[in-house]
Amino acid sequence: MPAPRERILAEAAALFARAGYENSSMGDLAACTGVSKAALYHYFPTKQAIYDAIILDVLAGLTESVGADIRAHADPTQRLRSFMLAHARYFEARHAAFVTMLIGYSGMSPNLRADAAALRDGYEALLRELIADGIARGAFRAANPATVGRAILSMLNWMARWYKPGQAASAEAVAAEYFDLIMGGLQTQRGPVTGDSHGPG
Amino acid sequence: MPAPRERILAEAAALFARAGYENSSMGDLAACTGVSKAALYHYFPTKQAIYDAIILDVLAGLTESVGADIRAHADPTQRLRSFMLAHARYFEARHAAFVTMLIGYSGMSPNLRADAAALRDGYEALLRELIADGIARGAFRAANPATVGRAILSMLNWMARWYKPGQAASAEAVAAEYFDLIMGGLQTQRGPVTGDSHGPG
DNA sequence: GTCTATATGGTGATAGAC
DNA sequence: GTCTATCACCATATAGAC
Repeated sequence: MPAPRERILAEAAALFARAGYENSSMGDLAACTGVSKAALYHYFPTKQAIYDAIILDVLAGLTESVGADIRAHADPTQRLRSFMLAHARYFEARHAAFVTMLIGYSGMSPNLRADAAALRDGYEALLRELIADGIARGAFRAANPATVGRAILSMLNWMARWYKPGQAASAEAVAAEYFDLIMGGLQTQRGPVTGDSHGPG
Repeated sequence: MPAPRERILAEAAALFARAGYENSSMGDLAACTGVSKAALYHYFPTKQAIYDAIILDVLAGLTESVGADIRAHADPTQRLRSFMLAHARYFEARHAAFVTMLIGYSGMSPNLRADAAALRDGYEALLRELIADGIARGAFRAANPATVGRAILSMLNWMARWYKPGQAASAEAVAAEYFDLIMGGLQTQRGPVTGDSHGPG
């Protein structure tokens, strides 16, 4: 283990994901990594800095990883499917860091909050543009790209609350189910379903 | 204000929602409610007990409120729409408690965790049965009720992360958009879209 | 019932030897 | 670079007067 800094980050992500940021003390982290508490402060100035590093890294990796995947497709439907499946794969691969980002949240350092927000916004914009493009090209029916994008990210992100790695169905398989649902819809007949028609009675 | 206990719970929910459970001290809560720190301990034995009371109350209220709403409809489509809109209305009405439950999570007392889990499971079962019934009666197309239910609750619950009360679109309006999306789907043509067809090129 | 004052323990962070 | 030992602080919770 030649890179203590990386090991600390990995152990911290696992610890934060398990117990939450506030319930994880530097003493706990020292015990997990097998070094002394003071040694942690040699690599990171504060506990908050460890958290910040985890979040920024996982956010940047997500954008890069998913972005590379969707660029491999031209068809909007395949691009959306790639987005959702790549997101789920990345979530499962970096589960602890992902959970730390979405659940064990405590707030980032004020001076880094803007960086994280920019990464998040860029990622969501990527999805919205994909959807808007699909609508413009006739692959998707008319809809509000912001709403659709939020709905999709909601389903994917909420997995952090219930999905445990190593489950029977992989995260990618769950995302594929969600994709089928979002594309096909629930209704059996076409036509508006919003209406307040109180049935044929 | 004749009911200090209720006031404490309301202020605590607002505080926890704003700052998170761990970052809210009993001193902060005392300042918010205008009573002394020791007075809080007269009404609740521990800080954890305050949190527990908020969560159990909002969960029970959700099940009751949404349950009453869907019983007013017989048509599966209308029942599903009622479920989603009632959930969103309840979320907006009890915003602070809802956010505390879904975001500022710290874990409940071990002896009450089972109670909360039972309430959650019962609520999710309500939705799954509604969906399964709709499929059986031909109102919804064949799908996995567990997956569909999770997708719907994901969209609704994730609103706690981004929706701020008093926004232009009400929570109920957002839920109505989600309903339209989940019912109608995104695709413009019917047929399987899962396939790995790489387009006409 | 509500206050002032305090006990007690654990936290993030530091000092300084090796 | 890594350790042992320790600081200063603030949290929850309690005691006991009024």
